Amino acid sequence: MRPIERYNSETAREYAMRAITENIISIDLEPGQLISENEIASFLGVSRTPVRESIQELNKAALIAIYPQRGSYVSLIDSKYVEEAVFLRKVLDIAVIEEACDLATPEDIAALEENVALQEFYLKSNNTKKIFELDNEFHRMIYVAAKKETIHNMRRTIMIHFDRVRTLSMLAVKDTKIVADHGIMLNAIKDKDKTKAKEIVEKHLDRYRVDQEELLKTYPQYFETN
Amino acid sequence: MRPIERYNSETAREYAMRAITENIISIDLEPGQLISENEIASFLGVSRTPVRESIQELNKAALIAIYPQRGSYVSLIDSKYVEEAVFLRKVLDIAVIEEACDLATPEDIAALEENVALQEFYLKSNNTKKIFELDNEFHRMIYVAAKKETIHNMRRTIMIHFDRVRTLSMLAVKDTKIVADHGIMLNAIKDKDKTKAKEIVEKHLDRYRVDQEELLKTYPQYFETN
DNA sequence: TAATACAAACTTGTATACAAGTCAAGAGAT
DNA sequence: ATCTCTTGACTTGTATACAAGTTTGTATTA
Repeated sequence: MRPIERYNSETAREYAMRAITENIISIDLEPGQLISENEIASFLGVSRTPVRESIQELNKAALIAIYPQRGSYVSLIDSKYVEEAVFLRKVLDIAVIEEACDLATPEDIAALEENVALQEFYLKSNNTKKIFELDNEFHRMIYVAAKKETIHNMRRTIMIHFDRVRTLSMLAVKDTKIVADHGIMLNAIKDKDKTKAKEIVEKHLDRYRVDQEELLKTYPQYFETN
Repeated sequence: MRPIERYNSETAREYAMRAITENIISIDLEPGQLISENEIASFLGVSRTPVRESIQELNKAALIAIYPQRGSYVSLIDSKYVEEAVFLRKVLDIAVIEEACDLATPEDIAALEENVALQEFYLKSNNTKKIFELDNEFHRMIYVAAKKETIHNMRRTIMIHFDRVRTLSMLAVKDTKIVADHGIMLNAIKDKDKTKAKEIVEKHLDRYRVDQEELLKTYPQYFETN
Protein backbone atom coordinates (compact mmCIF):
# COMPACT_ATOMS: atom_id res chain seq x y z
CA MET A 1 0.00 0.00 0.00
CA ARG A 2 1.28 3.40 -0.99
CA PRO A 3 0.93 6.34 1.38
CA ILE A 4 -1.59 9.01 0.40
CA GLU A 5 -1.43 12.50 1.79
CA ARG A 6 -4.36 13.55 3.93
CA TYR A 7 -6.05 16.85 3.21
CA ASN A 8 -6.95 19.08 6.10
CA SER A 9 -10.50 19.46 4.86
CA GLU A 10 -11.44 15.79 4.81
CA THR A 11 -12.73 13.60 7.60
CA ALA A 12 -10.98 10.41 8.58
CA ARG A 13 -13.63 8.47 6.73
CA GLU A 14 -13.25 10.44 3.50
CA TYR A 15 -9.49 10.12 3.74
CA ALA A 16 -9.62 6.37 4.29
CA MET A 17 -12.03 5.91 1.41
CA ARG A 18 -9.91 7.96 -0.96
CA ALA A 19 -6.65 6.35 0.10
CA ILE A 20 -7.93 2.79 -0.25
CA THR A 21 -9.68 3.48 -3.55
CA GLU A 22 -6.63 5.14 -5.09
CA ASN A 23 -4.48 2.23 -3.98
CA ILE A 24 -6.86 -0.27 -5.54
CA ILE A 25 -6.92 1.61 -8.84
CA SER A 26 -3.13 1.93 -8.90
CA ILE A 27 -2.74 -1.79 -8.04
CA ASP A 28 -0.61 -0.80 -5.05
CA LEU A 29 -3.24 -2.88 -3.31
CA GLU A 30 -2.99 -5.92 -5.55
CA PRO A 31 -5.95 -7.98 -6.74
CA GLY A 32 -6.21 -10.97 -4.43
CA GLN A 33 -4.15 -9.36 -1.71
CA LEU A 34 -5.14 -10.00 1.89
CA ILE A 35 -5.95 -6.81 3.75
CA SER A 36 -6.67 -6.19 7.40
CA GLU A 37 -8.75 -3.41 8.87
CA ASN A 38 -6.27 -2.99 11.71
CA GLU A 39 -3.27 -2.92 9.42
CA ILE A 40 -4.73 -0.28 7.12
CA ALA A 41 -6.00 1.73 10.07
CA SER A 42 -2.56 1.99 11.66
CA PHE A 43 -0.92 2.62 8.29
CA LEU A 44 -3.26 5.55 7.62
CA GLY A 45 -3.10 6.76 11.19
CA VAL A 46 -6.80 6.47 11.88
CA SER A 47 -8.91 4.01 13.86
CA ARG A 48 -10.68 0.94 12.55
CA THR A 49 -14.05 2.68 12.34
CA PRO A 50 -13.50 4.91 9.28
CA VAL A 51 -11.45 2.19 7.60
CA ARG A 52 -14.17 -0.33 8.22
CA GLU A 53 -16.85 1.94 6.79
CA SER A 54 -14.78 2.40 3.64
CA ILE A 55 -14.21 -1.33 3.28
CA GLN A 56 -17.93 -1.97 3.63
CA GLU A 57 -18.60 0.49 0.83
CA LEU A 58 -15.99 -1.06 -1.43
CA ASN A 59 -17.37 -4.49 -0.60
CA LYS A 60 -20.75 -3.33 -1.82
CA ALA A 61 -19.09 -2.29 -5.07
CA ALA A 62 -17.52 -5.75 -5.38
CA LEU A 63 -14.02 -4.32 -5.07
CA ILE A 64 -13.28 -5.97 -1.75
CA ALA A 65 -14.42 -9.44 -0.68
CA ILE A 66 -15.13 -9.88 3.02
CA TYR A 67 -15.02 -13.28 4.67
CA PRO A 68 -16.31 -12.78 8.23
CA GLN A 69 -13.91 -13.84 10.94
CA ARG A 70 -11.40 -14.90 8.29
CA GLY A 71 -10.23 -11.90 6.37
CA SER A 72 -10.82 -9.48 3.55
CA TYR A 73 -9.24 -9.49 0.14
CA VAL A 74 -8.94 -7.07 -2.71
CA SER A 75 -11.18 -8.63 -5.33
CA LEU A 76 -9.53 -10.31 -8.24
CA ILE A 77 -10.16 -8.65 -11.58
CA ASP A 78 -13.35 -10.18 -12.87
CA SER A 79 -14.16 -9.66 -16.53
CA LYS A 80 -17.82 -9.75 -15.53
CA TYR A 81 -17.48 -6.44 -13.70
CA VAL A 82 -15.15 -4.91 -16.24
CA GLU A 83 -17.65 -5.62 -18.97
CA GLU A 84 -20.50 -4.25 -16.91
CA ALA A 85 -18.48 -1.05 -16.50
CA VAL A 86 -17.87 -0.80 -20.23
CA PHE A 87 -21.53 -1.49 -20.95
CA LEU A 88 -22.76 1.08 -18.46
CA ARG A 89 -20.39 3.75 -19.71
CA LYS A 90 -21.42 3.21 -23.28
CA VAL A 91 -25.16 3.26 -22.61
CA LEU A 92 -25.08 6.14 -20.15
CA ASP A 93 -22.47 8.41 -21.67
CA ILE A 94 -24.39 8.51 -24.92
CA ALA A 95 -27.77 9.08 -23.31
CA VAL A 96 -26.32 11.74 -21.03
CA ILE A 97 -24.44 13.71 -23.66
CA GLU A 98 -27.62 13.81 -25.73
CA GLU A 99 -29.38 15.20 -22.70
CA ALA A 100 -26.58 17.69 -22.22
CA CYS A 101 -27.12 18.92 -25.77
CA ASP A 102 -30.60 19.96 -24.68
CA LEU A 103 -29.86 21.23 -21.21
CA ALA A 104 -26.37 22.74 -21.14
CA THR A 105 -26.42 26.38 -20.06
CA PRO A 106 -23.92 28.99 -21.25
CA GLU A 107 -22.24 28.61 -17.85
CA ASP A 108 -21.91 24.86 -18.34
CA ILE A 109 -20.37 25.40 -21.74
CA ALA A 110 -18.00 28.04 -20.40
CA ALA A 111 -16.83 25.62 -17.73
CA LEU A 112 -16.30 22.88 -20.31
CA GLU A 113 -14.36 25.29 -22.51
CA GLU A 114 -12.09 26.24 -19.63
CA ASN A 115 -11.49 22.55 -18.92
CA VAL A 116 -10.59 21.79 -22.54
CA ALA A 117 -8.28 24.80 -22.65
CA LEU A 118 -6.46 23.45 -19.61
CA GLN A 119 -6.22 20.02 -21.22
CA GLU A 120 -4.58 21.59 -24.26
CA PHE A 121 -2.23 23.49 -21.99
CA TYR A 122 -1.08 20.39 -20.13
CA LEU A 123 -0.87 18.48 -23.40
CA LYS A 124 2.04 20.70 -24.41
CA SER A 125 3.93 19.87 -21.23
CA ASN A 126 3.03 16.16 -21.44
CA ASN A 127 1.49 16.24 -17.97
CA THR A 128 -0.39 12.96 -18.19
CA LYS A 129 -1.52 13.01 -14.58
CA LYS A 130 -3.14 16.42 -14.92
CA ILE A 131 -4.83 15.38 -18.14
CA PHE A 132 -6.18 12.28 -16.44
CA GLU A 133 -7.73 14.44 -13.71
CA LEU A 134 -9.14 16.92 -16.21
CA ASP A 135 -10.48 14.02 -18.27
CA ASN A 136 -12.45 12.69 -15.31
CA GLU A 137 -13.64 16.17 -14.48
CA PHE A 138 -14.70 16.82 -18.09
CA HIS A 139 -16.96 13.79 -18.17
CA ARG A 140 -18.36 14.64 -14.76
CA MET A 141 -19.20 18.14 -15.96
CA ILE A 142 -21.22 16.73 -18.83
CA TYR A 143 -23.26 14.68 -16.37
CA VAL A 144 -23.76 17.77 -14.22
CA ALA A 145 -24.87 19.80 -17.24
CA ALA A 146 -27.38 17.04 -18.01
CA LYS A 147 -28.54 17.15 -14.39
CA LYS A 148 -27.41 13.57 -13.78
CA GLU A 149 -24.93 13.96 -10.97
CA THR A 150 -26.21 11.07 -8.87
CA ILE A 151 -25.96 8.79 -11.85
CA HIS A 152 -22.40 9.94 -12.33
CA ASN A 153 -21.52 8.84 -8.82
CA MET A 154 -22.71 5.37 -9.70
CA ARG A 155 -20.75 5.46 -12.93
CA ARG A 156 -17.59 6.39 -11.05
CA THR A 157 -17.98 3.52 -8.62
CA ILE A 158 -18.34 0.80 -11.22
CA MET A 159 -15.66 2.39 -13.40
CA ILE A 160 -13.07 1.53 -10.76
CA HIS A 161 -13.18 -2.04 -12.12
CA PHE A 162 -12.21 -0.69 -15.51
CA ASP A 163 -9.67 1.83 -14.20
CA ARG A 164 -7.80 -1.03 -12.58
CA VAL A 165 -7.42 -2.77 -15.91
CA ARG A 166 -6.31 0.50 -17.44
CA THR A 167 -3.57 0.76 -14.86
CA LEU A 168 -2.33 -2.73 -15.66
CA SER A 169 -2.36 -2.20 -19.38
CA MET A 170 -0.75 1.22 -18.96
CA LEU A 171 -3.18 1.84 -21.71
CA ALA A 172 -1.36 3.77 -24.39
CA VAL A 173 -4.24 6.00 -25.30
CA LYS A 174 -2.78 8.99 -26.98
CA ASP A 175 -3.54 12.04 -24.87
CA THR A 176 -3.62 14.04 -28.08
CA LYS A 177 -6.57 12.09 -29.35
CA ILE A 178 -8.38 12.21 -26.03
CA VAL A 179 -8.11 15.97 -25.82
CA ALA A 180 -9.18 16.32 -29.44
CA ASP A 181 -12.22 14.11 -28.74
CA HIS A 182 -13.19 16.35 -25.85
CA GLY A 183 -13.03 19.38 -28.09
CA ILE A 184 -15.37 17.69 -30.56
CA MET A 185 -17.78 16.70 -27.78
CA LEU A 186 -17.82 20.24 -26.55
CA ASN A 187 -18.64 21.54 -30.02
CA ALA A 188 -21.42 18.99 -30.41
CA ILE A 189 -22.95 20.20 -27.16
CA LYS A 190 -22.59 23.82 -28.23
CA ASP A 191 -24.26 23.03 -31.56
CA LYS A 192 -26.90 20.88 -29.80
CA ASP A 193 -25.99 18.23 -32.37
CA LYS A 194 -26.97 14.93 -30.79
CA THR A 195 -25.96 12.84 -33.77
CA LYS A 196 -22.44 14.19 -33.75
CA ALA A 197 -22.30 13.88 -29.96
CA LYS A 198 -23.28 10.23 -29.98
CA GLU A 199 -20.85 9.50 -32.80
CA ILE A 200 -17.83 11.01 -31.08
CA VAL A 201 -18.63 9.41 -27.71
CA GLU A 202 -18.73 6.01 -29.37
CA LYS A 203 -15.45 6.64 -31.10
CA HIS A 204 -13.97 7.95 -27.86
CA LEU A 205 -14.94 4.88 -25.86
CA ASP A 206 -13.55 2.58 -28.53
CA ARG A 207 -10.11 4.05 -27.94
CA TYR A 208 -10.02 2.33 -24.58
CA ARG A 209 -10.27 -1.22 -25.82
CA VAL A 210 -7.97 -3.43 -23.85
CA ASP A 211 -6.51 -6.75 -24.85
CA GLN A 212 -7.56 -8.81 -21.86
CA GLU A 213 -5.95 -11.97 -23.24
CA GLU A 214 -2.58 -10.29 -23.13
CA LEU A 215 -3.08 -9.02 -19.59
CA LEU A 216 -4.27 -12.40 -18.41
CA LYS A 217 -1.06 -13.94 -19.68
CA THR A 218 1.11 -11.30 -18.01
CA TYR A 219 -0.71 -11.13 -14.68
CA PRO A 220 -2.56 -14.44 -14.29
CA GLN A 221 -2.56 -14.10 -10.50
CA TYR A 222 -4.64 -10.93 -10.69
CA PHE A 223 -7.56 -12.44 -12.57
CA GLU A 224 -10.61 -14.35 -11.50
CA THR A 225 -10.75 -17.76 -13.14
CA ASN A 226 -14.25 -18.47 -14.32
CA MET B 1 -40.75 4.21 12.42
CA ARG B 2 -42.49 0.90 11.93
CA PRO B 3 -40.99 -2.28 13.41
CA ILE B 4 -39.50 -4.74 10.93
CA GLU B 5 -38.99 -8.36 11.83
CA ARG B 6 -35.40 -9.53 11.90
CA TYR B 7 -34.51 -12.68 10.01
CA ASN B 8 -32.24 -15.19 11.67
CA SER B 9 -29.96 -15.31 8.68
CA GLU B 10 -29.07 -11.64 8.52
CA THR B 11 -26.39 -9.72 10.36
CA ALA B 12 -27.22 -6.69 12.47
CA ARG B 13 -25.94 -4.50 9.69
CA GLU B 14 -28.10 -6.12 7.00
CA TYR B 15 -31.11 -5.94 9.29
CA ALA B 16 -30.57 -2.27 10.08
CA MET B 17 -30.11 -1.44 6.40
CA ARG B 18 -33.25 -3.29 5.38
CA ALA B 19 -35.34 -1.90 8.21
CA ILE B 20 -34.34 1.71 7.59
CA THR B 21 -34.71 1.42 3.83
CA GLU B 22 -38.16 -0.15 4.04
CA ASN B 23 -39.25 2.56 6.44
CA ILE B 24 -38.03 5.28 4.10
CA ILE B 25 -39.84 3.76 1.13
CA SER B 26 -43.05 3.32 3.11
CA ILE B 27 -42.78 6.91 4.43
CA ASP B 28 -42.97 5.57 7.96
CA LEU B 29 -39.76 7.52 8.21
CA GLU B 30 -41.09 10.77 6.78
CA PRO B 31 -39.18 13.02 4.41
CA GLY B 32 -37.60 15.76 6.48
CA GLN B 33 -37.89 13.81 9.70
CA LEU B 34 -35.10 14.10 12.23
CA ILE B 35 -33.52 10.77 13.01
CA SER B 36 -30.93 9.76 15.57
CA GLU B 37 -28.48 6.92 15.36
CA ASN B 38 -29.02 6.11 19.02
CA GLU B 39 -32.78 6.21 18.76
CA ILE B 40 -32.90 3.87 15.77
CA ALA B 41 -30.30 1.60 17.33
CA SER B 42 -32.31 1.07 20.50
CA PHE B 43 -35.54 0.75 18.53
CA LEU B 44 -34.04 -2.01 16.40
CA GLY B 45 -32.28 -3.61 19.32
CA VAL B 46 -28.76 -3.29 17.90
CA SER B 47 -25.88 -0.97 18.65
CA ARG B 48 -25.00 2.27 16.92
CA THR B 49 -22.34 0.67 14.71
CA PRO B 50 -24.55 -1.24 12.24
CA VAL B 51 -27.09 1.59 12.26
CA ARG B 52 -24.40 4.13 11.55
CA GLU B 53 -23.01 2.08 8.65
CA SER B 54 -26.47 1.90 7.13
CA ILE B 55 -27.03 5.62 7.53
CA GLN B 56 -23.71 6.33 5.86
CA GLU B 57 -24.75 4.20 2.91
CA LEU B 58 -28.13 5.91 2.62
CA ASN B 59 -26.40 9.26 2.92
CA LYS B 60 -24.28 8.35 -0.07
CA ALA B 61 -27.47 7.59 -1.98
CA ALA B 62 -28.84 11.03 -1.02
CA LEU B 63 -31.64 9.47 1.01
CA ILE B 64 -30.40 10.75 4.35
CA ALA B 65 -28.76 14.11 4.99
CA ILE B 66 -26.13 14.18 7.73
CA TYR B 67 -25.21 17.40 9.52
CA PRO B 68 -22.23 16.56 11.74
CA GLN B 69 -22.76 17.27 15.42
CA ARG B 70 -26.25 18.54 14.65
CA GLY B 71 -28.34 15.69 13.38
CA SER B 72 -29.46 13.60 10.46
CA TYR B 73 -32.65 13.92 8.49
CA VAL B 74 -34.53 11.80 6.02
CA SER B 75 -34.02 13.69 2.78
CA LEU B 76 -36.95 15.62 1.44
CA ILE B 77 -38.29 14.34 -1.85
CA ASP B 78 -36.26 16.10 -4.52
CA SER B 79 -37.60 15.97 -8.06
CA LYS B 80 -33.98 16.07 -9.23
CA TYR B 81 -33.37 12.58 -7.86
CA VAL B 82 -36.77 11.25 -8.85
CA GLU B 83 -36.15 12.33 -12.42
CA GLU B 84 -32.69 10.82 -12.41
CA ALA B 85 -34.24 7.55 -11.31
CA VAL B 86 -36.80 7.67 -14.09
CA PHE B 87 -34.10 8.54 -16.62
CA LEU B 88 -31.79 5.78 -15.49
CA ARG B 89 -34.53 3.18 -15.52
CA LYS B 90 -35.61 4.12 -19.00
CA VAL B 91 -32.12 4.12 -20.48
CA LEU B 92 -30.94 1.00 -18.71
CA ASP B 93 -34.04 -1.18 -18.77
CA ILE B 94 -34.21 -0.87 -22.55
CA ALA B 95 -30.51 -1.52 -23.11
CA VAL B 96 -30.57 -4.43 -20.70
CA ILE B 97 -33.63 -6.18 -22.07
CA GLU B 98 -32.11 -5.97 -25.55
CA GLU B 99 -29.00 -7.60 -24.12
CA ALA B 100 -31.18 -10.22 -22.46
CA CYS B 101 -32.70 -11.06 -25.85
CA ASP B 102 -29.21 -12.09 -26.96
CA LEU B 103 -28.00 -13.75 -23.79
CA ALA B 104 -30.92 -15.37 -21.98
CA THR B 105 -30.39 -19.09 -21.49
CA PRO B 106 -33.20 -21.65 -21.40
CA GLU B 107 -32.75 -21.67 -17.61
CA ASP B 108 -33.18 -17.91 -17.42
CA ILE B 109 -36.34 -18.15 -19.48
CA ALA B 110 -37.68 -20.98 -17.37
CA ALA B 111 -37.14 -18.89 -14.24
CA LEU B 112 -38.90 -15.93 -15.82
CA GLU B 113 -41.79 -18.16 -16.83
CA GLU B 114 -42.16 -19.45 -13.31
CA ASN B 115 -42.16 -15.90 -12.00
CA VAL B 116 -44.86 -14.78 -14.43
CA ALA B 117 -46.96 -17.83 -13.59
CA LEU B 118 -46.78 -16.86 -9.92
CA GLN B 119 -47.75 -13.31 -10.77
CA GLU B 120 -50.82 -14.61 -12.56
CA PHE B 121 -51.63 -16.80 -9.59
CA TYR B 122 -51.49 -13.94 -7.09
CA LEU B 123 -53.39 -11.71 -9.48
CA LYS B 124 -56.42 -13.93 -9.00
CA SER B 125 -56.25 -13.48 -5.22
CA ASN B 126 -55.50 -9.75 -5.50
CA ASN B 127 -52.32 -10.16 -3.45
CA THR B 128 -50.77 -6.80 -4.32
CA LYS B 129 -47.84 -7.20 -1.94
CA LYS B 130 -46.78 -10.50 -3.47
CA ILE B 131 -47.11 -9.07 -6.96
CA PHE B 132 -44.95 -6.12 -5.95
CA GLU B 133 -42.23 -8.52 -4.76
CA LEU B 134 -42.48 -10.67 -7.87
CA ASP B 135 -42.39 -7.51 -9.99
CA ASN B 136 -39.09 -6.44 -8.48
CA GLU B 137 -37.74 -9.95 -8.82
CA PHE B 138 -38.84 -10.18 -12.46
CA HIS B 139 -36.90 -7.09 -13.44
CA ARG B 140 -33.89 -8.25 -11.47
CA MET B 141 -33.95 -11.58 -13.29
CA ILE B 142 -33.79 -9.79 -16.63
CA TYR B 143 -30.67 -7.95 -15.46
CA VAL B 144 -29.17 -11.23 -14.29
CA ALA B 145 -29.94 -12.90 -17.61
CA ALA B 146 -28.19 -10.00 -19.34
CA LYS B 147 -25.23 -10.43 -16.96
CA LYS B 148 -25.74 -6.99 -15.47
CA GLU B 149 -26.30 -7.75 -11.82
CA THR B 150 -24.00 -5.05 -10.47
CA ILE B 151 -25.75 -2.49 -12.57
CA HIS B 152 -29.03 -3.70 -11.15
CA ASN B 153 -27.82 -3.00 -7.64
CA MET B 154 -27.22 0.59 -8.66
CA ARG B 155 -30.64 0.76 -10.27
CA ARG B 156 -32.25 -0.47 -7.07
CA THR B 157 -30.51 2.15 -4.97
CA ILE B 158 -31.56 5.13 -7.04
CA MET B 159 -35.05 3.69 -7.54
CA ILE B 160 -35.73 4.21 -3.83
CA HIS B 161 -36.27 7.89 -4.64
CA PHE B 162 -38.97 6.89 -7.07
CA ASP B 163 -40.46 4.16 -4.86
CA ARG B 164 -41.05 6.78 -2.18
CA VAL B 165 -43.13 8.85 -4.59
CA ARG B 166 -45.00 5.72 -5.59
CA THR B 167 -45.90 5.10 -1.97
CA LEU B 168 -47.25 8.62 -1.58
CA SER B 169 -49.27 8.47 -4.77
CA MET B 170 -50.48 4.98 -3.88
CA LEU B 171 -49.97 4.68 -7.58
CA ALA B 172 -53.04 3.04 -9.04
CA VAL B 173 -51.20 0.98 -11.58
CA LYS B 174 -53.46 -1.84 -12.51
CA ASP B 175 -51.78 -5.08 -11.50
CA THR B 176 -53.53 -6.73 -14.42
CA LYS B 177 -51.66 -4.55 -16.88
CA ILE B 178 -48.33 -4.99 -15.11
CA VAL B 179 -48.57 -8.76 -15.20
CA ALA B 180 -49.66 -8.67 -18.83
CA ASP B 181 -46.66 -6.45 -19.66
CA HIS B 182 -44.33 -8.94 -18.03
CA GLY B 183 -45.77 -11.73 -20.12
CA ILE B 184 -45.12 -9.72 -23.27
CA MET B 185 -41.55 -8.95 -22.18
CA LEU B 186 -40.95 -12.61 -21.55
CA ASN B 187 -42.20 -13.49 -25.01
CA ALA B 188 -40.00 -10.83 -26.59
CA ILE B 189 -36.99 -12.33 -24.85
CA LYS B 190 -37.99 -15.83 -25.92
CA ASP B 191 -38.38 -14.63 -29.52
CA LYS B 192 -35.14 -12.60 -29.28
CA ASP B 193 -37.23 -9.71 -30.63
CA LYS B 194 -35.43 -6.56 -29.49
CA THR B 195 -37.85 -4.21 -31.20
CA LYS B 196 -40.84 -5.68 -29.39
CA ALA B 197 -38.87 -5.76 -26.15
CA LYS B 198 -37.94 -2.09 -26.32
CA GLU B 199 -41.49 -1.16 -27.23
CA ILE B 200 -43.14 -2.94 -24.33
CA VAL B 201 -40.59 -1.68 -21.81
CA GLU B 202 -41.30 1.90 -22.88
CA LYS B 203 -45.01 1.33 -22.58
CA HIS B 204 -44.51 -0.37 -19.22
CA LEU B 205 -42.52 2.50 -17.76
CA ASP B 206 -45.05 5.04 -18.98
CA ARG B 207 -47.67 3.40 -16.77
CA TYR B 208 -45.87 4.74 -13.72
CA ARG B 209 -46.23 8.42 -14.53
CA VAL B 210 -46.98 10.35 -11.40
CA ASP B 211 -48.64 13.70 -11.08
CA GLN B 212 -46.07 15.47 -8.97
CA GLU B 213 -48.08 18.72 -8.91
CA GLU B 214 -50.89 16.93 -7.16
CA LEU B 215 -48.57 15.32 -4.63
CA LEU B 216 -46.83 18.59 -3.93
CA LYS B 217 -50.16 20.17 -3.07
CA THR B 218 -51.16 17.28 -0.79
CA TYR B 219 -47.80 16.82 0.97
CA PRO B 220 -45.93 20.13 0.63
CA GLN B 221 -43.88 19.41 3.76
CA TYR B 222 -42.34 16.34 2.12
CA PHE B 223 -40.89 18.12 -0.88
CA GLU B 224 -37.69 20.00 -1.42
CA THR B 225 -38.36 23.57 -2.51
CA ASN B 226 -36.04 24.52 -5.32
C1' DT C 1 -38.23 43.36 29.89
C1' DA C 2 -34.41 42.04 27.27
C1' DA C 3 -29.94 40.51 26.57
C1' DT C 4 -26.27 37.62 27.89
C1' DA C 5 -23.91 33.69 29.94
C1' DC C 6 -23.78 29.23 30.90
C1' DA C 7 -24.78 24.58 31.62
C1' DA C 8 -26.97 20.47 30.24
C1' DA C 9 -28.50 17.52 26.76
C1' DC C 10 -28.29 16.36 22.63
C1' DT C 11 -25.84 15.34 17.89
C1' DT C 12 -22.26 12.76 14.91
C1' DG C 13 -17.11 11.39 14.51
C1' DT C 14 -13.70 8.50 16.15
C1' DA C 15 -11.34 5.21 19.06
C1' DT C 16 -11.32 1.21 21.60
C1' DA C 17 -13.00 -2.96 24.01
C1' DC C 18 -15.04 -7.20 23.67
C1' DA C 19 -17.41 -11.26 21.25
C1' DA C 20 -17.26 -14.96 18.22
C1' DG C 21 -15.22 -17.49 14.75
C1' DT C 22 -11.06 -19.25 11.85
C1' DC C 23 -6.75 -21.16 11.22
C1' DA C 24 -2.25 -22.73 11.79
C1' DA C 25 1.51 -24.24 14.59
C1' DG C 26 3.06 -27.24 17.95
C1' DA C 27 2.83 -30.56 21.85
C1' DG C 28 1.75 -35.01 23.01
C1' DA C 29 -0.11 -39.52 22.41
C1' DT C 30 -0.34 -43.48 19.55
C1' DA D 1 5.98 -40.76 11.60
C1' DT D 2 1.20 -39.52 12.06
C1' DC D 3 -2.84 -38.27 14.04
C1' DT D 4 -5.34 -35.47 17.50
C1' DC D 5 -5.95 -31.92 20.41
C1' DT D 6 -5.12 -27.52 22.18
C1' DT D 7 -3.66 -23.05 22.37
C1' DG D 8 -2.89 -18.62 20.72
C1' DA D 9 -2.87 -15.22 17.32
C1' DC D 10 -5.26 -13.60 14.01
C1' DT D 11 -9.83 -12.10 11.53
C1' DT D 12 -14.36 -9.36 11.26
C1' DG D 13 -18.87 -8.12 13.89
C1' DT D 14 -20.73 -5.53 17.45
C1' DA D 15 -20.98 -2.66 21.50
C1' DT D 16 -19.49 1.04 24.06
C1' DA D 17 -16.65 4.99 25.57
C1' DC D 18 -15.00 9.32 24.62
C1' DA D 19 -14.23 13.68 21.75
C1' DA D 20 -15.89 17.73 19.71
C1' DG D 21 -19.40 20.55 18.36
C1' DT D 22 -24.41 22.42 18.29
C1' DT D 23 -28.60 23.72 20.27
C1' DT D 24 -31.77 24.90 23.71
C1' DG D 25 -33.48 26.26 27.92
C1' DT D 26 -32.71 28.72 32.04
C1' DA D 27 -30.81 31.45 35.12
C1' DT D 28 -28.62 35.96 35.94
C1' DT D 29 -27.70 40.59 35.10
C1' DA D 30 -28.28 45.10 33.25
